[in-house]
Amino acid sequence: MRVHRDLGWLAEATGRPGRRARSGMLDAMEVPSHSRQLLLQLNTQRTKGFLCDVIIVVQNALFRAHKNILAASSAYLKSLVVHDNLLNLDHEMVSPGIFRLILDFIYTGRLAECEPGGEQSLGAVLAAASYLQIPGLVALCKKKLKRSGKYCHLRGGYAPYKLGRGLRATTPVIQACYSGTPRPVDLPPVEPAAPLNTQCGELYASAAQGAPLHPHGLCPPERHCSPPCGLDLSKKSPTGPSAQLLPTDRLLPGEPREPSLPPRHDSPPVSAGLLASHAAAYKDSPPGGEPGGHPHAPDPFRSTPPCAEPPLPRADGRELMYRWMKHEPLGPYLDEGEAEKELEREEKAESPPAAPQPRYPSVESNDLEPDNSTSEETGSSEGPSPGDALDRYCNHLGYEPESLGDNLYVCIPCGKGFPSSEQLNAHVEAHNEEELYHKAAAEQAVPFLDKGGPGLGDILRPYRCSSCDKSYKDPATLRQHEKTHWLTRPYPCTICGKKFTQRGTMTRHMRSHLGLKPFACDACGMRFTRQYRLTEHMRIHSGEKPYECQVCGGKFAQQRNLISHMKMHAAGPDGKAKLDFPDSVYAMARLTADQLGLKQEKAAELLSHTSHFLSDPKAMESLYPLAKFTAEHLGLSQDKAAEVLVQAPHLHAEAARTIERYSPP
DNA sequence: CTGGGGAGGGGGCCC
DNA sequence: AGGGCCCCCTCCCCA
Repeated sequence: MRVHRDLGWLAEATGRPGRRARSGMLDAMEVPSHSRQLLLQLNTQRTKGFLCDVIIVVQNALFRAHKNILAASSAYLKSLVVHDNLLNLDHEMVSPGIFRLILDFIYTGRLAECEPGGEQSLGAVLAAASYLQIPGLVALCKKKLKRSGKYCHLRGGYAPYKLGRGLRATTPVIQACYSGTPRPVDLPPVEPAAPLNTQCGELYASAAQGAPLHPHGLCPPERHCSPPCGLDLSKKSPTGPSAQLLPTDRLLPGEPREPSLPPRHDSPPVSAGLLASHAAAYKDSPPGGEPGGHPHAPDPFRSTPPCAEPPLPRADGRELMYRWMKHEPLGPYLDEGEAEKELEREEKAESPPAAPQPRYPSVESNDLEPDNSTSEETGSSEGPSPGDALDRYCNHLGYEPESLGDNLYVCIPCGKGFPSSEQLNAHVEAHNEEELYHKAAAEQAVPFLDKGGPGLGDILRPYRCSSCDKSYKDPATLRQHEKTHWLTRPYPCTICGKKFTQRGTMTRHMRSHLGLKPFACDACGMRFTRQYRLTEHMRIHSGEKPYECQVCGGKFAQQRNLISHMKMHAAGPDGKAKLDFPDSVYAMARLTADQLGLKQEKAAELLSHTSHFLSDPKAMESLYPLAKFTAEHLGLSQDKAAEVLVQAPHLHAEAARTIERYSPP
């Protein structure tokens, strides 16, 4: 369905003069298709994720878009994008499929045919457009509904369809993604959302269990979709059904629902967006917090931008819509009625139809190709030669950013400069890490032999970092470690931009953005982002307290709390160390800290456990009991314990025997 | 009010 | 890539 040939509503919303305001002079200077072409390019960029600077989370779906475009189209989104790169829309007000249609509309000015018959989804689009304050789309939907006789003016509302839960029952969108999830038998078959070849700025936070949301779940097989961005943040829970996604959308319009009950352990799957709220049900609600929602999530029942008005009470859907459309100032945006009139005018002016437009999305020869532009920009940022840059950077001494001109973002491994962090990140991703590693390995071909022969530690961990002398058992770990020395972290979070040295850390971080907590406690239903947290948590139920204070005998379920406890033992009133350790403890602590990457303070605390042992100089000479003690009582692995001990050169021989004795057969 | 313990959560990093 | 551990921060509860 074509709405505006010239996107007059967008021009109006952005404050640019519309068609009516144009003078003859301006007409003479105008390129008629400029706005359309511009939007076409923007939409092409969106579908490729190029320069997208905001992610919109709607239930399990992620949409990438451009802040400017959203802000120019929706007063509500405008109020959000100024504060956040991540928008979390309430999926009771707008479902993923409906938001996709709306996003397509924003970028194209066209609303796809929602479904055969169309009215139901059209009603949902209308409700969502009202929620998002997109007057042009509201007017369009109302017009269509009026034509089909489904719309009636009841306080400005849309009579036949309920908002909120009822709304979702009319939007067969994300449900289609639960292909692997059993569906209630009494539910009608789910139809895919309307086709439009523009839905591909989407990412999907897939289901937490088993059946990940198919990124093409919204797309019939015959429809062409760009490849999804493929961000799977799901984790499989070890605890079975409780970790599954709850298809809350499956609720029938009249089906009762318990809004605030904690999840049953045998409850059906919960959606990603609900995981946090379910987890929060087991915690004290934060003061004034939004239970379970993303901290930046908009209040689903607040129709205005934040700070505009107190939140609206949960009310009948029509009441909500009435207030969105009638009471809330739209600022520079078109009033709904005005937009409707504008729509009428546009339609009248539209006939006879203009020259046919290319079918959307049209990637024509003159289309700005994001990839090209990327490479173009990259190419333009060649800057200093890699060799030169490497010379300047490899020793961290000749670092002269100004000498790079505009290419201030330099890849440490290859020395190539880039004008922006985004381009540098893209470059770093593209690095052939294997090649880099082999290069580094070749440089370190003689790691320790020229340092007076290999020590025991060198044999155990032959791969040594050239930057910090840490050593590792395998090359992959060394390569991983070496990234910590890079000035640029290679794995940025696509949501907040924070950068990480390891991909796994980044994906784990992103799970926290999305509130995904795949690990559920069987006993209480508490959910966690990590298995390890669940393991720790389970000790609460089992009563197991494996960490014992060697000073007072206090037992703890979590090691960190033992460490915290030991600080209390070690600290005097002035905060300084209370225990009078022999010098050997501090010397050993220093070695421990160096070798194990612990802080010296922490190492001293660990070693303080052995103070009674170390106080005996003769015992100190006996490595075997010390190693045994260290391994058994300090929670160190034998490797680590051995590492500590082998630093005492006169004990090497005994350490070797210790390692041999403790090594698994 | 304060200190200590329990516990949730995020990041770093090694295996 | 995922698991596991360490470190840190933080909040809450309770004596």
